[in-house]
Amino acid sequence: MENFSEIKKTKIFAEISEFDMQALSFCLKIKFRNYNKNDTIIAQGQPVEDVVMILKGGAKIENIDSLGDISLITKLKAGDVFGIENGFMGETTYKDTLTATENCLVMLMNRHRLLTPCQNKCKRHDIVVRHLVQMVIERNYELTEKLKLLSKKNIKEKVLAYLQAQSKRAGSLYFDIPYNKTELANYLSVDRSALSTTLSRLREEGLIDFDKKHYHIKKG
Amino acid sequence: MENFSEIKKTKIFAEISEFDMQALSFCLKIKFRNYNKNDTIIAQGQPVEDVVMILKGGAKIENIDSLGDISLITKLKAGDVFGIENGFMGETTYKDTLTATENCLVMLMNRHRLLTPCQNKCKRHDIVVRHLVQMVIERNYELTEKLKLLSKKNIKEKVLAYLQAQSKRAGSLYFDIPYNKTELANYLSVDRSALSTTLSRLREEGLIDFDKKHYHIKKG
DNA sequence: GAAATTGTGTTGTTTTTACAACATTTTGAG
DNA sequence: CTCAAAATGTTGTAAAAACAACACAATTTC
Repeated sequence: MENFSEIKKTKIFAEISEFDMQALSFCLKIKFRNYNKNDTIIAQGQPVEDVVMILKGGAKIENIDSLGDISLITKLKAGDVFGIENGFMGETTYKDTLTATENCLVMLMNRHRLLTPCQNKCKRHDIVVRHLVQMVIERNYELTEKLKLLSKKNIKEKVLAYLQAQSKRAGSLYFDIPYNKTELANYLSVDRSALSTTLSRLREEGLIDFDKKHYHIKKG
Repeated sequence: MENFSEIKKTKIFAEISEFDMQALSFCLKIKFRNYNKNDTIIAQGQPVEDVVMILKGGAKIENIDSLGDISLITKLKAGDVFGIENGFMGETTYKDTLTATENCLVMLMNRHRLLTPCQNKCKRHDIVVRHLVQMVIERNYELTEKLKLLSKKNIKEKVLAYLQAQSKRAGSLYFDIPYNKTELANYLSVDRSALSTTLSRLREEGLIDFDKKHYHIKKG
């Protein structure tokens, strides 16, 4: 089957057989698309048709507000999905924009087919839905984490909280983050140069060290 | 059955019969608790045992960070739930605090029972889970909304975005919000007096009007 | 209904942030 | 490898927000 090797690599479909995937493909009206770097995969405001899963490459979710300000919601890598909330809620249009950050291959699953119980007794259908629900819950957790960051009083606390969370996730005081400085500023909703100043001061104070996307938290 | 009249009023259990509720009560190890205003219902850090549903009265979710700063996550009313994410994720402890904002009656549903498929062929079990999933998705949406608010560059934009969202939700330019000024400042993570000044200026400019928790957005 | 507590608006001061402009470094495409 | 584009760090300035202190209003409690 087309792209099956990539599909197998994702957490959701890791244990599916090619035969089952055939059935599922039909059942969920699965489609594949290739995009080049910087291509818009989903544009904000577009009618919701599918839930999108990244199979290969990477993408970013952004939101453009009524004033035209763009904010970086998060980055997605292979195995991540976009539009579950939109797909599961009764929403008619996508509320965010999905853009390829590198050449990528994506898989589209029909939202209506996901919602309605499968008539073909396709067992896998339920499993996919269950996995997607799990992803919504995880996403919920991430959103809550980010909310706590943005609730911090100043840039210093935001950055430290972010780095501590990343450090904890990596299980080490040495870790990489997925954002460069410009993107990090955007992600934390702060001015880039102010972030740069804050990072420099934190390094000066001996609290952290960093190079490119690599960071190190120094303990007291 | 104990408290059945209150249970019937919630969206999730609106159509359940007393007989089914009996079965479900056993199945989910349902317990009831009464709390007085300002009582702590769930303390942050406590081991996760149950998903909590407010049956009567109201409560607030707060988070206390490592610096001791308290931030108001949201307010809950009858029918709302607390701890779904915690219950569904593999988390061992609650990450937020739940406090009664008025005298209230709550219902506790055992997290393990929610997660494991019901052996008693209790049909309702699935329906409850499905409803809870729906609530997670809605919560997800709310979190995303709040994230967009907190991403705004200044207090004025935060307030206006918040009020517009509330107005939209109410379907009117005249509407009530659940927060007083102090709470709103906390919810938006801004200084109370700064918020007060901003609101006054917005009224001065003729953009909005307000009294207590009642607001009015003026067009053009 | 009186007293105590909590909420609100205002003001002035201090701190933090955004903004703008620039030199330098890094990245990436061809 | 070369050149253009993007990212980064720094600085000074202007704007915004936090903070603190206060008087007064509203609410709660007994």
